[in-house]
Amino acid sequence: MKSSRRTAGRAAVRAGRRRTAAAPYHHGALREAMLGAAERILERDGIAGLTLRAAAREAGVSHAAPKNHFGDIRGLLSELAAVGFARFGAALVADIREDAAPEARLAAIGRGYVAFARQNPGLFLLMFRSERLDFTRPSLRAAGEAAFGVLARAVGAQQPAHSNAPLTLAQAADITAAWSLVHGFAMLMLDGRLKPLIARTRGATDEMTLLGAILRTR
Amino acid sequence: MKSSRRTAGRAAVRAGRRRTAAAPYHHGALREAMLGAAERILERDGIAGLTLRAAAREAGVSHAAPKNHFGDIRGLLSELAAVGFARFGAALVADIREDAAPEARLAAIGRGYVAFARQNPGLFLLMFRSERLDFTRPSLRAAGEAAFGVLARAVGAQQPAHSNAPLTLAQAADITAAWSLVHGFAMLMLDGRLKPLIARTRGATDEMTLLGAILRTR
DNA sequence: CTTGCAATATTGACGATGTCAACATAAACA
DNA sequence: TGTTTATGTTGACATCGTCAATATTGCAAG
Repeated sequence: MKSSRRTAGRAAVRAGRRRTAAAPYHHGALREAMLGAAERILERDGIAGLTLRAAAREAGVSHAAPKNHFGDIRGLLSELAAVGFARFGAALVADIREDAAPEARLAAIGRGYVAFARQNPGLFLLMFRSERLDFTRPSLRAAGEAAFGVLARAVGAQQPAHSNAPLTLAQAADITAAWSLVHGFAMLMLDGRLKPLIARTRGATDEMTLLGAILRTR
Repeated sequence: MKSSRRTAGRAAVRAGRRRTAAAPYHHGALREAMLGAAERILERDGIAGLTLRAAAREAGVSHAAPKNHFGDIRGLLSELAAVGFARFGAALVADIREDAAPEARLAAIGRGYVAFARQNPGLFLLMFRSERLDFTRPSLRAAGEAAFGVLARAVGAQQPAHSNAPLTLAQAADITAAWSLVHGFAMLMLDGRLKPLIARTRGATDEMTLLGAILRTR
């Protein structure tokens, strides 16, 4: 009963590959399968449903199989967050027009920031919930820094690409202010804290129009 | 062994009340004791350590005792968050000078917002982590709305106290922008995301100076 | 082609958690 | 004084993360 359901998922995943036989002992690409399964669970059941065992079930392997690839659960979540940061960095610059003025480019990045949070709520929350992540992992560290670099470069447009040069207080304040504004908006939005406010506002039916009004006046 | 340690905590809590005898069957003020125990755990061990059973242990009662007062764990966390919102609302206006200009008052509230997050990191994160809270609880709903009212009134100083009157888009944008800025800053700070940036900034040794620079230029 | 090793996956166990049901105690009240 | 009701306890269950022991297989050296 129980085991038949377990292997059923596995068989479905591997169907049509070589033979319809029972799932092979070795998965072959379990790392990628686990990341896919984890993300599927994250968007379907939320962060609370994303457990190590649930992800293993979704991938069709035993509950201890992930240990070889990720160590513990922080490893799995961290690798998934790294995937998220990579996609996030790309999403930030997705809607930028090359010929736009610096302020318009910054506003476009802000919209990209919030739009990503809106379209990938589970992934976004995971990426900014450090207590379950391990930022000493090179992959996560690198992906996070790359995404931050995109934002920092858009604020101080004159900055060289990968400079570690010290910043003035005013520069740091500009970067942090822009980041805090969009990050706070995204967080409040995902927590549902903006809904009551929007309901009382004439002319704002959803969060993105409210964000547009904010970015326009700044 | 195990039970002796359990009752030890209970006896310590109740020592010097009537007699040093073993803990009485009925606690007498378990609701408040649980909230205190939960907050102690939250600041000592972080959100991960705050479990229903751990809080019951800390309060010196059996693991199922909290059910009578809070239902499930979301009940306990929600009541604790309500306590947090009440204190939060008070902290927001703590450093305000009555004779200050509106912009200075708003900046003071911003500093109070971040200072509260800094001094009560566990409580703050709990308050803004909706997935484990139940906002249909009247106490939590009321406490959260009251704290929001403090902020909203500081932004649009001309607003009456408890008005449900509709807002213009510009008003909503102002409120949301101010809220998002300080909330995002607090979240990034608590997640440790600002540390690398501060380390590269000349003249900013901690988060509050960076916040000051942000609020001054806006 | 064989053989042995290292990587990968499974099984079973452990302690901890949230929740429930059954039961025990004592406070409140008629 | 006696009964009802609120409050705690005990024990059980399923699920979780982690570990140790074992099984299977890919792969490279002989």
